[in-house]
Amino acid sequence: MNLNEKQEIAKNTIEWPLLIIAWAWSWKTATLTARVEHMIKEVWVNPWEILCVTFTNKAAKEMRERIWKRLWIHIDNNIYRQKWNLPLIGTFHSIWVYLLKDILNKYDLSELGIDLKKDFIIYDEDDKLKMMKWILTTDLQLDEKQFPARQISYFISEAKNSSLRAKDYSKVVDSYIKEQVQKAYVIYEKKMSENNALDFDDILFKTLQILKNPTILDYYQEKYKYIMVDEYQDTNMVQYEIIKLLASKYRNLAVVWDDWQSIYSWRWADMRNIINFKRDYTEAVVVKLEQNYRSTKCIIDAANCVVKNNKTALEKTLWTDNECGEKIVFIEAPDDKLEASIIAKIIEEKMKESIVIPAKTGIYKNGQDNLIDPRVKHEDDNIATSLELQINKYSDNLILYRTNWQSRQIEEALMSKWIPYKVVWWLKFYDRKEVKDLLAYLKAIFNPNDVIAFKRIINTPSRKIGSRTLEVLDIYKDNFSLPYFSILENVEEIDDLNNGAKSAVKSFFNLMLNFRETATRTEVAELLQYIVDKLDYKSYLVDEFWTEEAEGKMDNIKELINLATNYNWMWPLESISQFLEEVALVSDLDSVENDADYVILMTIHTSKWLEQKRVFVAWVEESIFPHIRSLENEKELEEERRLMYVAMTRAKKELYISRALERFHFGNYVRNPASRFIKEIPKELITNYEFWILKLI
DNA sequence: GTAGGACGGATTTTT
DNA sequence: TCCGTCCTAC
Repeated sequence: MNLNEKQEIAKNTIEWPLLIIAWAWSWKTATLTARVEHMIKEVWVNPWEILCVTFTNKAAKEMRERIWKRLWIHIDNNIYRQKWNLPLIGTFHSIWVYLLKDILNKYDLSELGIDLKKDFIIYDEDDKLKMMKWILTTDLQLDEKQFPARQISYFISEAKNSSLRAKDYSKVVDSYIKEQVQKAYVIYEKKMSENNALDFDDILFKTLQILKNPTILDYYQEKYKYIMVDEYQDTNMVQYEIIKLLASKYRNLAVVWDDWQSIYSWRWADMRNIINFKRDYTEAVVVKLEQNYRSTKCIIDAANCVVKNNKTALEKTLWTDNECGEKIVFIEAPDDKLEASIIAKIIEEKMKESIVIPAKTGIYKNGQDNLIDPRVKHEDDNIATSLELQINKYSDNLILYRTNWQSRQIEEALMSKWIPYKVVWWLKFYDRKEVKDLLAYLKAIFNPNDVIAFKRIINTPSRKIGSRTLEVLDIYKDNFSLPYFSILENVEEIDDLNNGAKSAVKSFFNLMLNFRETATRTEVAELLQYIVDKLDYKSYLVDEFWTEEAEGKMDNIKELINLATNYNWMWPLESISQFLEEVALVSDLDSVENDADYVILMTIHTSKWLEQKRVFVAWVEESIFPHIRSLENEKELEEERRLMYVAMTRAKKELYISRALERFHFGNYVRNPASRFIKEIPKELITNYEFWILKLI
């Protein structure tokens, strides 16, 4: 790949702070990759002193693959299988978990007053909510409707992301609800530490606390002398502080900034971090990458026009050398069903075309893989020099929407036309009941303190242990402050339980004992299989669900076990711990065959790292997109607008934007006006969908 | 004390 | 529409 002049500057600025201001598809990842290659091959930087932080696992994986390829290394993607002498590349969360484990092997943190023990486990959003609910109802005895767990944990998350610990929270208490938040926070902190668990916020927050220790900080400053952060506009305060500490000694920090693509303020991403960066590194070299190598001129112009309605955007222009391309097609369907059908219809029609296009010399294009899916290897962008036969593929099509549940209607339309599709739903796999059940078994086996996991499985499959028994166990747990597992062991001595309950709990305890014993000599994949067999989990599923559904669930379990075989080479207990960590932090599943050809459906947020020849943005209506909860707030509205910008710039050649005049929504017919974002696209760049085609449907 | 059915309410985005 | 909670029957 040939870098342009500005990309060259970025590549060659090594021993100096660097700010890369990038726009959609300006090859920022390629530039970063080239920079790493340059550092290692020409500047002779030690590869293991390089730290690359990305925002998602997909991005990390892609970057790893690109860099490994440049360095002629063949290696898989597991962070623990990265050799010690290679750059460390990962998300904020995966890197800090890796480093926290490293730290816990070297230091005793209790001496530093930090409450974190070895073999901690990670609580996902769901575990966290369960914990919060439990605290609110039993410890604080609050009315759930008045104090929803979700809202309270949101306040706590906010506190953690502004470096506020529970004991300091009283400073910001200014209302009755925050008083309750404070109480909940204190108990939450205590319970999490008893369970030896970290939630996503804790991973970052604890890291920051630990790095404030000069000895530990110095060790990691020396270890990672060259730091790069992609998607810097999406970092929050705690992440900023961590990076600041690590980079403060050698000041070799490179960040990539793209404020037009900042769509994560709800995760406390703080755009002020760019001001902080400029203040901390006044000497920084600033490089602007403004040329877009992907989309047609028409699409880029339209996207520019939309985002320029944001008052807070800096004055800047994305431009391209690419051809003008076709106008954006606006579909205004009579109703929601037709909207979905038209999209399906267009895809069907496009599949019938097979065209020969002369690829222009000098135009960059993707090689044979113009699949957007990062699971498929991207060839670096080759220069096409000859005529080429272009065959339409289902995978040329990407359908985007604002929220996950919107996929259903489109799925139905695609199904009725026998169009293969795949919904990319990040959390879906690990959110499934059967997967969560089995993971909870693993967690409970691995960590006898994990109350949340125990509560999930103690009566799954049903063992006649109900809410009353659980309540009694809770009381005993609080009174004796023993691990949950020990309470179960001593259940005989609990007078408040009748004999039936006692023996039910006892047999559950014996089962878990058996699992724990098995776990010491069996790798995680085999252990999972053993658990499934021993529980007769299959019959349980068949009893609970329709046969078809149960079979689907068994397939998911197979997939889970299959995934676990990746850890067969480790020691049994280690394999459990690593596996649990991966499933907590990696939310999508690499189970898709590379040569599969299907239409891809996903939310706009998920699509941020993708591109596609033909993109459909559906449901572009006021109060859906922009989302109803952002209409009142100028700042949030601007974020929605940036989201529209992201959606539009996913398209390389063809962009369709659709809406319905009337749709069936929550049991009612609703009529939303067309989204303001559509009106912000200049008329000359847009054309209406021709409805006579409807007759063909 | 537990399991299963009826009813009511709430719906962003992800590590 | 789906999910979770409450209530009643066993």
